[in-house]
Amino acid sequence: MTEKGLLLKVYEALRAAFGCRHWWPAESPFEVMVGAVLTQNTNWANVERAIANLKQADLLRPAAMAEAELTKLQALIRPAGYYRQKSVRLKRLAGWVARRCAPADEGLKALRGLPLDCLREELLALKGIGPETADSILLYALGQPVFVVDAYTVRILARHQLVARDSRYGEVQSFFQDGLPTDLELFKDYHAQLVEVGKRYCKRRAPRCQDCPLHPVLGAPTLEMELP
DNA sequence: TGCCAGGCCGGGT
DNA sequence: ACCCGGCATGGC
Repeated sequence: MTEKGLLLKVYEALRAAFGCRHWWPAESPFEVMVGAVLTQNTNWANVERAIANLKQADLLRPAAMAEAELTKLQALIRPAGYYRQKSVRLKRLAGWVARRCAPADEGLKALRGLPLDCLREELLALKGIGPETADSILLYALGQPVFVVDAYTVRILARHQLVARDSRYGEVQSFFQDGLPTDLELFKDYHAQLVEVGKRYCKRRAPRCQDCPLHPVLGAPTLEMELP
């Protein structure tokens, strides 16, 4: 068990280096949800094109997306890749939201009121929504305090030997949730900071992460811990 | 030019 | 219960 303050010290170092990340970049909670699906194993720049297309077509609303023609949806989100799978996933998610929220409920208040466990279970029951996508939606769209774990998170922690390389999602999530105060804004920005570290210093093949702001806190990774 | 990106599912061991 | 191939586009 890591001592209580380490994860906070890590956060302070990242925050000092990068500033507040202001995540998730979106104009509405539903746009966050859509982005969460579109960004599955996909570069965010490609996701932005797809979202712009959806916005242009006025399909960035739950009911409209749920009823949209599948082939039309596919054409619009094509730049985000995996477009055949993602079109189906988006329609399922949009249908779920549309069933729960009135069209005028743009803040998705009807969903925000429900308990976390219930929401997470229902999201995970939708095919195409796994743990990371569900938690991104819970945290950034619905304001629930869950810690989001992604590939960068595991890679960064594994390279510093804070978790095993083959850890399960829940283990890494507990590592953060047990080592931090339960704080919505902290969870939001912490994950965003980790993604920033990942993009800059912790790519899959990157043999080393020089100048990474984590090193003063955690020490530099050694050669043994490099590759995935 | 291949490798990579803010995963997830289904089939085979 | 794990392991692996498939899914697809665009940037460097």
